[in-house]
Amino acid sequence: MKQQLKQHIEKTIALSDREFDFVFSHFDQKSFLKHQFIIQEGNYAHNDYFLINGLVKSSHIGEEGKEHILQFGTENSWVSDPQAYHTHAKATLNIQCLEDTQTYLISFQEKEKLCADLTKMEKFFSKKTSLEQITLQRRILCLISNNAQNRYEDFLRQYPNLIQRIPKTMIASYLGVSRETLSRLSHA
Amino acid sequence: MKQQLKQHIEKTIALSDREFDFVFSHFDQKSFLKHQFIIQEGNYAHNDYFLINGLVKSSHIGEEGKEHILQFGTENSWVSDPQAYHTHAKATLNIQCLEDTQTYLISFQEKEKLCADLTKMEKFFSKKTSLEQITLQRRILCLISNNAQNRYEDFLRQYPNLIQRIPKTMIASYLGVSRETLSRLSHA
DNA sequence: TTGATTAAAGGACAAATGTCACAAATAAAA
DNA sequence: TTTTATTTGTGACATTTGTCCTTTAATCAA
Repeated sequence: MKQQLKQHIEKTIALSDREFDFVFSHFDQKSFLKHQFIIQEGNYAHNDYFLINGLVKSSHIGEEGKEHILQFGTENSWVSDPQAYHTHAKATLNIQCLEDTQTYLISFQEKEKLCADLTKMEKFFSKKTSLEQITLQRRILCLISNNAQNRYEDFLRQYPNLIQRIPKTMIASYLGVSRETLSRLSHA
Repeated sequence: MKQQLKQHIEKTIALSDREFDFVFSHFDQKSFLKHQFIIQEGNYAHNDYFLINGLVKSSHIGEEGKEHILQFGTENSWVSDPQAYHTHAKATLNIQCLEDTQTYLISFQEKEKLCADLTKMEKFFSKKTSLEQITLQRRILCLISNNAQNRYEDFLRQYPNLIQRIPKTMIASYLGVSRETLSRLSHA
């Protein structure tokens, strides 16, 4: 399992076994059950979570109490509340498990230490954020240029394996349409 | 003008005059006229642009030929096609000037060199990307949780000074609604 | 298993938004 | 200035999407 994180990081930068052991010593392991919150709105959220397995949703609760889903996270992805993580503010997002989930987490402080001692890792995190940025930009483009039907088809193409694991209600919330509208789309 | 970039960077990391001169030596200056393209779809886009002044739009042309605006950039902001910049692929975005615009630009290669020689700058760019990530996430949340009226009000709150400088057609394109719909919102 | 909760589909109607057309106002160019 | 584009507003109507409601199916816990 430790190897899973190593392999993940090595997609971006090369690491000797010794170096990885050093990197790994900055992480903690933590497991969560289905329905459990990893991050909860209003609390501090100083950690960035690497998902070993499982499935989570990251969402925000709007004024009228509606949930809006920003992201689904699954094996080998990272989740956090970036605002809370980087600015040390209280979380405005909720990250909750849809399945039992195991994680490696690193606190902001430990990450700073790690990057100071091993510059490569600064590069790793920087690259990771850049890729996330590209993903978010793609999502914005999809939201402003496509209707519900096309957004759903785009979702199917991007995450074909998640459809079975996530209730339609949540996919609708991710796409920014009502559950009923999603239910009426042609399921080609 | 050189000081403007220094002050901008110093909001994130401290730099001696000597260090900044070194940083600055990795940048080039380039000016553009209104209507001119900084980045054009299909071309390579190896540079990241810091805007000294002026106004630009970053957009994508959809299948049916419609323009969808991802971002407006003005003094002290950065613009690029992140995908093209980081993956060395051809640009899928257009960045075009709405006003005469002066920039400092840094190529991907020069940025890599700079970060290798002055680790602080890796931290600077990393922080910059993180803040951009937070902004994009906020935008997504706005798009999936608000109707046209509220998205427009949100835009007014976030960019009160841009409204006079940007035609409504483009604001509509940024918000993901038709020009006519935007025109009919209550302009409270 | 049984009962309770949750998820999904679909009808009926209202509200929001898009499209097309045209006219007025404004800005840019000659 | 005059001429030409561009921008903006608005009406009429079609389409999309949201809301409320009921029913059925599926899932989960005791």
